[in-house]
Amino acid sequence: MQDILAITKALADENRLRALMMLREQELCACQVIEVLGLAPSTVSKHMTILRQAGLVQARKEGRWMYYRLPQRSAAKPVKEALSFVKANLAESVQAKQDDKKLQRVLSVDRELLCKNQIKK
Amino acid sequence: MQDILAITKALADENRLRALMMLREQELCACQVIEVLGLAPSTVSKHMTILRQAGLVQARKEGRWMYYRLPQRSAAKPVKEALSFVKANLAESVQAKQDDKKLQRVLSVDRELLCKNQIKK
DNA sequence: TCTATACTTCGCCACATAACGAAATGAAAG
DNA sequence: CTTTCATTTCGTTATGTGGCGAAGTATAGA
Repeated sequence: MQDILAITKALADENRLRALMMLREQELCACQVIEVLGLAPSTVSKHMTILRQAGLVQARKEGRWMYYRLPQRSAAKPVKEALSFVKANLAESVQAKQDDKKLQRVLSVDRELLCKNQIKK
Repeated sequence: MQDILAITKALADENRLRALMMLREQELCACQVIEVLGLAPSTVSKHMTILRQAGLVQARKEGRWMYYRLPQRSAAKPVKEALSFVKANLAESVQAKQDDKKLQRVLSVDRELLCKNQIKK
């Protein structure tokens, strides 16, 4: 019960759903997620921790950068089902489409530049 | 997005997940849900309202009694998927099994007696 | 019509959660 | 080894949520 509840609680927030949708197609660096969601780095960090603890997201640290991705083959059944649910039902949402667009722009910017600009703001 | 969020938020509470599991096999009267969950009637009423607004539960009033059931044929796709997720992943949980047991006892009691006893407590 | 009763709504309280900025952490670069 | 900087942790605040009991609503029965 508690593992399922961790999943449903993790899904019960708009910004976390947006983050999961962004990770559909590719691994992303924290600063890229921060940029698209438009939230403070500390806030996004907390969201990603909640998603990770539910098993919905995996993370990998490379130097100063933290990369997030959806779990693949290895994921537990409830996790896979939850991610399928999210992907299937949000793909057509306005929010997901807007985020896709913004993400394309963000991905076209050099990552180091992106991070530095965030600091300045 | 908001409709999906209503669903995930509705699923993000242990007592609401328990209520959904109880409704798997049969329609139940409010007092029966109250009895198994062991919560105040007003609290259960609020939970059921949240489930109804997400479309996860349907209700029908018959005289003084309110009956709840899961939506069938008519349910929207996300609702069906969410309910499948819950059923598939909680069927084996300790909590669901305990609730099943308690529910069998509750169902064997005359409903009017059950309600009256709740008032007295 | 009056009472009993099944449920809901309201008002309140305690606690959880999301948000931010500041400070801490840790890895790379100078 | 000091600085830079991407990210996390911490402390705080505002808002949301779950819980209860009391009062309200609506229906059945006397």
